[in-house]
Amino acid sequence: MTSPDSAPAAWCVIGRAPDRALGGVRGMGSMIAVVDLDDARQRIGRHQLGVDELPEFVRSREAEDRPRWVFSDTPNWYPALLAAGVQIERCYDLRLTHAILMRSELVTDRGGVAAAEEWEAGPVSAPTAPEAEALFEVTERRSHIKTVPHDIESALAEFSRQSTAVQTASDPGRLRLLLAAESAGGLVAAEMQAAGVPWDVAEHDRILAEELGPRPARDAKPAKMLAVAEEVRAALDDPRANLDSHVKLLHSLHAAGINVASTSKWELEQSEHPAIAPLLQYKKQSRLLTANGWHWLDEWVSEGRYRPVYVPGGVVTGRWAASGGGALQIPRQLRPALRADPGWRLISADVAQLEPRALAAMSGDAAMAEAGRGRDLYSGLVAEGIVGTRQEAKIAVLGAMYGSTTGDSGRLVPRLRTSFPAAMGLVDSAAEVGSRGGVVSTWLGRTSPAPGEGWRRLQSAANQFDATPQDENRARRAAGDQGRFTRNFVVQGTAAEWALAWLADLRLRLGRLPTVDDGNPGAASAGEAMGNVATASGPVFSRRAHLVFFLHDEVIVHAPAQQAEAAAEAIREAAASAGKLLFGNAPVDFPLDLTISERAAKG
DNA sequence: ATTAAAGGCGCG
DNA sequence: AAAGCGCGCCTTTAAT
Repeated sequence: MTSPDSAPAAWCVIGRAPDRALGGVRGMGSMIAVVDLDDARQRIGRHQLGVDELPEFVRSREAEDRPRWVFSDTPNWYPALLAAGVQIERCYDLRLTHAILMRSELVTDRGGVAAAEEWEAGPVSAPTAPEAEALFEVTERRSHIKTVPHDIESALAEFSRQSTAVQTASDPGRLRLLLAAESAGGLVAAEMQAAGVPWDVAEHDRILAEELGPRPARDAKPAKMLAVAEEVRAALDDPRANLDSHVKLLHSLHAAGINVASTSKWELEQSEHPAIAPLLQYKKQSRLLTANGWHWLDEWVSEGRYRPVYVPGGVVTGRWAASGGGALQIPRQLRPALRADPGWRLISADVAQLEPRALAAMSGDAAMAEAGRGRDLYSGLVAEGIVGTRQEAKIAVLGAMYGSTTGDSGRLVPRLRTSFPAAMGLVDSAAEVGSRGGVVSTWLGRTSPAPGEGWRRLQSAANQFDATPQDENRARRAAGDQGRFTRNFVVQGTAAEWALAWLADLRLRLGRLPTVDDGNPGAASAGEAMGNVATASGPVFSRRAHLVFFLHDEVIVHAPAQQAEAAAEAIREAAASAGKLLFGNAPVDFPLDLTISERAAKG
């Protein structure tokens, strides 16, 4: 059962053991195989154990040699370990890494990886909605979604294919960094879901009551919404106006002489009619009720914890997505409901202007780096005399990264081209490549998807001798769209890489903080390694600072009060180290806005 | 009756 | 109704 003690294992591949006795019955093999590999990916040991023995096995290996655990798919393996009180330090997530390697421009020979189609699949994520029906629905739907194989032989084969692809890549170091960061993101997502965001249900309910009135019975509309709706109907002089149907509402608006082409907020704001103000309020109320009302609270918050489902790598650019609970769209209005446990603090930190800083760093644009050094980058542009106001700076910079050509933005962007030729050159050429149908890559080598068949047909149709002006228009628009996509891809994707590096490093730093004693918050026991901390009987996250929230350029850490300063320092150090790791000594800094408080009251 | 698309708005 | 990127979620309406 134990490995021959030659070199310590660098990698431990985990998978289901082939189960001869049950011969494929429902695929429910209860044995797990763990294969130890050395640095050269040679097998140096094999272990076979029961599923229930896995946590203890992992715990002891974390104490012993801390290998990189190779998983088919982190959500398939890690939640059970966490539930058993075991954290790991590093992993390699074959599903996430496969998705990168099969597209990366850095990979010169991707044949083997690309052929392994069974590794192109969605994550298995444990649904967390406590409601039975919802749970059933989700499971039903998920059962049709392809998942990656979880058996040991498939994992070993895929790991071997991927290792070859990386070794032969044009810049293996960069790619390895990306794969490690991506995998660490998988761990963070699983841990954050397990820990949950401390959520003050009473405060949330208070906010709802303040905006909407007290919780109504069943699915009735809350009192304040009904009142506001009546105001709108009165102002429109249309007692039967339906505010919930944009088609009917648009009709009512026209009948009242309000000339709008749609019922969107943006357009309504242009109008001065007395019905507009209450209508906008009604829309805001309606949004709050349907998206984050009492129903949401019942479904996603339990025992004082909000547990959204994160999907690392869910966006092609490398950003995370979410697949339940709306983690990426918690309205600022509800931020006060994020509240630390008694005796704990929330440390919120976000990077100011992450994307333009990532652009400055990757393009080596010294002037742009200088504009942002130690200060708000937008104010820096004003100080350098490039634009007149901070607002103009923001419009110009966003316009440059998104590819706007008209309006204020289109007017301001050219000034950046003069001041920041390197940065603008980078995004302009990314756009050029994309508009011709090419692919582009982030700093670490994540590559954009090539445009689809439909896009290519459009372009070739426009090049036919009998092409109509419509053909040409459509093709030109599609080319422009693709160009703006690739323009933004390199920036958004590189920023996502910085954020992943930040998260990964922060996670390790927090894991090295001492645990505090539950019963006696003053006492801290020093120096325990991650994975040795929790007992099977105790929650993993109850005794030490840990990540609870991540949103593109922002983290929230939940920490015992006496550890809050140390956690804040870890966040700052992790940011500095992420910058160094990705960009070396490029003169770009990534300043944080950081606050320690009991509530995450922002915005 | 079920599914897909569209409109709208929240987040970065 | 966005101009100008990337998402998820909810509701209504259109399509099958």
